[in-house]
Amino acid sequence: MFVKANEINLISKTTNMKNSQLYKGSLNTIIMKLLEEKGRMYGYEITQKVKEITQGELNITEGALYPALHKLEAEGLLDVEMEKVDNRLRKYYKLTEKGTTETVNRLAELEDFIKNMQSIVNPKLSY
Amino acid sequence: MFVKANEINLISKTTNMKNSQLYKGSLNTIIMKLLEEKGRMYGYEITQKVKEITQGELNITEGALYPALHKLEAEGLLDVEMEKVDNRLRKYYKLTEKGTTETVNRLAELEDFIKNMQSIVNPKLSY
DNA sequence: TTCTTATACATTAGAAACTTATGTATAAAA
DNA sequence: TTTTATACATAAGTTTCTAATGTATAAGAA
Repeated sequence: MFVKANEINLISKTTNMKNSQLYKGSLNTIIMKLLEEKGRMYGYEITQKVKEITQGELNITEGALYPALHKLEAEGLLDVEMEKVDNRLRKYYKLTEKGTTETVNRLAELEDFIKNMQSIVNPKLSY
Repeated sequence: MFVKANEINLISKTTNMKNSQLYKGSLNTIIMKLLEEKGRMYGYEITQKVKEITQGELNITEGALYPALHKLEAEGLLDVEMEKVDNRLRKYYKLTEKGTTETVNRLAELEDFIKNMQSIVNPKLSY
């Protein structure tokens, strides 16, 4: 899609994966969790779902999403089915068995990560 | 130095194949939060403190830590003082005024990040 | 009707944060 | 006396992202 010169900055400020570096490394976990919940989703749908859940705060860029999906597929964690809807191509992704198992691990890791970060940020409470 | 089986580096568990990329991007926030709390710390002390807080789960590597400290200093967020203790060099870092302000922002971002991740992982509860 | 936005996929150059390995040096413990 | 702990550092290579670009169709606004 083309974007005119003076719109680029405005758009990219609200379009990228939120300022902070914190989201780095969390994309795969997000994708896998959403697929676990929904059964199957296509790429664009994932970006919209994440935007909705985070009330527009987290916007997954296509340059991050599609390579991530391809990689998860290559690792055998996702299966893909192509479908044509309204004369437009969709690639529906779903977790493989291996992917489902791995999702459990990743979610456990996410919980650990959050606990650890909270321990650092809020040393008074011990999690 | 060797890293034992169960420890996470700033990214991955060495032997365990478990791939927790989640810590990627959180190092600066960790450093700044600890400095805010402690007043001043030196690099090695930071690694030990994080290890202690996370009960050995998060092990910051030197190759990640020192460049991060140098960069924060270059950005004017940290000040450094050299001291010789027991005939060994220590570089004590502390937050500048700018760094203190920035720490507030980064901690707010971390909170947002955690909230968003929890919204994705646990869609039933709305945070 | 024509221009723009939305939907839907994709790739690539470059930035940034890491890992892994290596290096120097001193002090304490086994 | 050999290893581990303390304390700094850099550098090559990997991964994950951003920003930009590309193709194509459908819907909505001007």
